[in-house]
Amino acid sequence: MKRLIAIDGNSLMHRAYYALPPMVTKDGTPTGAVYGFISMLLKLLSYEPDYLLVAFDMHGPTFRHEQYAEYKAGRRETPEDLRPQFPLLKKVLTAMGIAVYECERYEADDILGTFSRIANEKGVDALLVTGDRDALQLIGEHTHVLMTKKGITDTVEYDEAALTEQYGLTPARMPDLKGLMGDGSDNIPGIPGVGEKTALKLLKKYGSMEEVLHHAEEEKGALREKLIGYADLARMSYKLGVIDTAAPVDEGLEQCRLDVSKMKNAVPVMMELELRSLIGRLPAGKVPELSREAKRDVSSVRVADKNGLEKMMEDIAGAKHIAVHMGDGMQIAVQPDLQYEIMAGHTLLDAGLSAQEALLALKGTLEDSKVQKYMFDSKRHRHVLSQYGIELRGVNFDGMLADYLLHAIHPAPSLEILCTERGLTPGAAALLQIADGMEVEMREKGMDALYRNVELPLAGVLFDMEKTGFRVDREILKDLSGQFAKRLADLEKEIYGLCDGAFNILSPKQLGTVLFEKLKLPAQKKTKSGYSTDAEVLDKLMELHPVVPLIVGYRFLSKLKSTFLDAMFALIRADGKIHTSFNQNVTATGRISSAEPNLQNIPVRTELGREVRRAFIASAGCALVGADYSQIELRLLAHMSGDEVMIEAFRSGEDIHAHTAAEVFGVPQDQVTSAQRSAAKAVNFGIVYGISDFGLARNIGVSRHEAGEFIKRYLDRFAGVNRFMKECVEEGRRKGYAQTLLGRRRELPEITSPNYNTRSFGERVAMNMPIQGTAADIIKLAMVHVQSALLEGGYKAKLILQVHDELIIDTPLDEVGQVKEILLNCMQNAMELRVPLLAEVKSGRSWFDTK
DNA sequence: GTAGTCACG
DNA sequence: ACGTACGTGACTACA
Repeated sequence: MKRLIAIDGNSLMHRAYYALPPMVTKDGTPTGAVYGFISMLLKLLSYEPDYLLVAFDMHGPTFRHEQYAEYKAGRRETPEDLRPQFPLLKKVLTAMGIAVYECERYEADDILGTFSRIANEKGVDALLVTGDRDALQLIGEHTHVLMTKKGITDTVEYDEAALTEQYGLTPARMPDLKGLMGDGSDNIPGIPGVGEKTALKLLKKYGSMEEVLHHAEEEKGALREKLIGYADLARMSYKLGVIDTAAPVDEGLEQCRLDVSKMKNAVPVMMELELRSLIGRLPAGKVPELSREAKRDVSSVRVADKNGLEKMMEDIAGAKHIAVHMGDGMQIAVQPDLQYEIMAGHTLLDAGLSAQEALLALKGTLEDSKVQKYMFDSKRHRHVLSQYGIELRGVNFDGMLADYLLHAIHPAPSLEILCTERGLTPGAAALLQIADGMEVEMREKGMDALYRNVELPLAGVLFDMEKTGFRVDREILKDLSGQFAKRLADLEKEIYGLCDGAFNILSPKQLGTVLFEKLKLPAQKKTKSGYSTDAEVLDKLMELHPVVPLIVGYRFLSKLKSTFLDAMFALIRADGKIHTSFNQNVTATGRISSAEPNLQNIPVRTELGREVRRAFIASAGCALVGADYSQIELRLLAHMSGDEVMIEAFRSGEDIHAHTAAEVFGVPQDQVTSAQRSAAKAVNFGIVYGISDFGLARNIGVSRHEAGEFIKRYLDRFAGVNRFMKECVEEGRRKGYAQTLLGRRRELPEITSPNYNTRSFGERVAMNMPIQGTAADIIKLAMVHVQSALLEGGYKAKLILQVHDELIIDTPLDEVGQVKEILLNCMQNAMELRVPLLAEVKSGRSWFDTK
């Protein structure tokens, strides 16, 4: 069934005006309401309407109201900085090719009513978008009303059932309700003293307003007098509330047919109004639309013998760009509608052509930096090619990274999926079809520099790091593992003794049964499937039974042994090194992650755990040079919020946690106790995470109330931080995403959820992502700089690891001094901030020594 | 394959 | 009235 959306322009503009903070262009033109309106409109496109129109009220008395002088007089004046936004909005709408209606002497909701009638008569569903309850009377089987609640993005869709549920009235009786109770915002009187409750009660009893007035005598007391005395007023109010569905508009729908591909024609007008961020949301700018335009039928040419290979090479010769995709076999394309396929496996060998031969034929092209390469996951391709002695150069487009920047929370895991989502035939040719569109979209979103100067070169850096690997001392791992095995066996015996029987200590289920049923210890909290036995719970039971500390010790040793000794040992390759994989497209914030093994969570916080790091050593003739940023996230918070107090604290080089404690607890900094300092430290962390009193309370073990007081005093003292956090949430809600200083984005679908928890999560993420993500931007930038500085300086030192705020370089002994300096320089100067960006550098034989 | 737990920033 | 800190990966147990 086709669908019409009709929007009450006046109503939505008022909503948008009050819902959003004031926005102005450089020359002071107010645009906030226009922004909010268009944002809402773009959201409505998800309903995939076939027809769309926006209706406006006209100035002057309307036909419905002209006889009631007070009505017009009492209506609220349009605010001064909203009024000029109406012509601006109409200009944008017209440019977008959207139908705009206004009728002399009719209101916007009359136009909505008229079009919903016309639509229904033609078998088209209508959705009326407004904040005005009057429209509810228009609801029918094929007409729904989307009512804005708070703000503009928070909406409820009403159909007959929803209306009945809320008011107990049919749509046709809605004007009766208004006749009785009136409407303050529209200056419609109704019966004085009758509110919603009384009106609904009366309508339930008598059915309609006329019946209510007719039976007025049956009511008693003041209500009876009012119903009799104000009957005419009620009838007038009723008439004011009835929507006229016969406004003089053309009886067709074609003039409001929606053509989304024309919306991009509004780009110049929107640029003029500085509504940049909306431009990126125009449907024509979106990937699927663009790719549809660029979409081609692809012919495949199978390369199965030497003759075929020669032909392909002739075609490739002299090409300025080439797309290469290696999955199950290999695909090559130099045009968006033609690709060569080289099958994997026995077919090739049968035909007398091996993948190796094909690759070696391409070696010159692949290594030529002047031939631009289009790929999906260039890092993985570098690995494959390096097996054949090929060093990839000239990577110009990596679809995996582009897609990650455009959709951080659901990046496409493979080229096949990326293509399928867009209705394209998966393959190298598809890369040439999508590249332009994705690059345009990144440019529009201001991510071009981030992509080209950070993510794309970083893929090469990460490849080198993975290939170089981290040297590990087998003996140390084996030795520690042996020691731990013994201690675990001893602990196990003791635990069984104290618990009077054997069980699997690592099974949360069995452990729960032993602790809380057999030993009758008090259960603290539950999980979905039974008792919780996590560290927090065991900590509370520590004093209650001698077996508890043994269990904690057992868990700890077992974790160290299995994850950090034995698993690590198994991953040491023939070269005596561990080669982790860095994922560049998994985190929603922009961080990289490490897997197989994860080298970003090697123990450091406990003394015994830290011992594991003695096994991670420099390679022969080398030392490890390591540096980590000092408080990078808090420094970014100071910079991004512009909070003067915090900026000053960092500029004067103070201990930030002690300084925070002094501010929050109102004591001189030299009198801050260690307990106060650590509480302040937790508050600082909490602020970065998007604080809640509950979370802080749980973390530092004070009451929720106290935690709330800490937060209040903190936000009071650091007013700039308070303002910044609020802005992050506001902006997140308005734009639908959070962003970093370099323009990286994370979508925030949760922030408009009707569910409190989901929405709160979205708000915390809106506060955390800009900070965590900017820290990620910065260290990535530093990595690219370090890599090129080492290369240009002819050093043999190799970057081998990144742990979010820390970099490690395997460095020949004679380069240590210079490499330290390079590393520190690249890290500290990666970005200019309003506070110093400090890092600390150390060197040593093992990772244990660089902390 | 999911749940629970715990290592890191 | 709602029920919580942000971001990861890997192990073991168990259905």
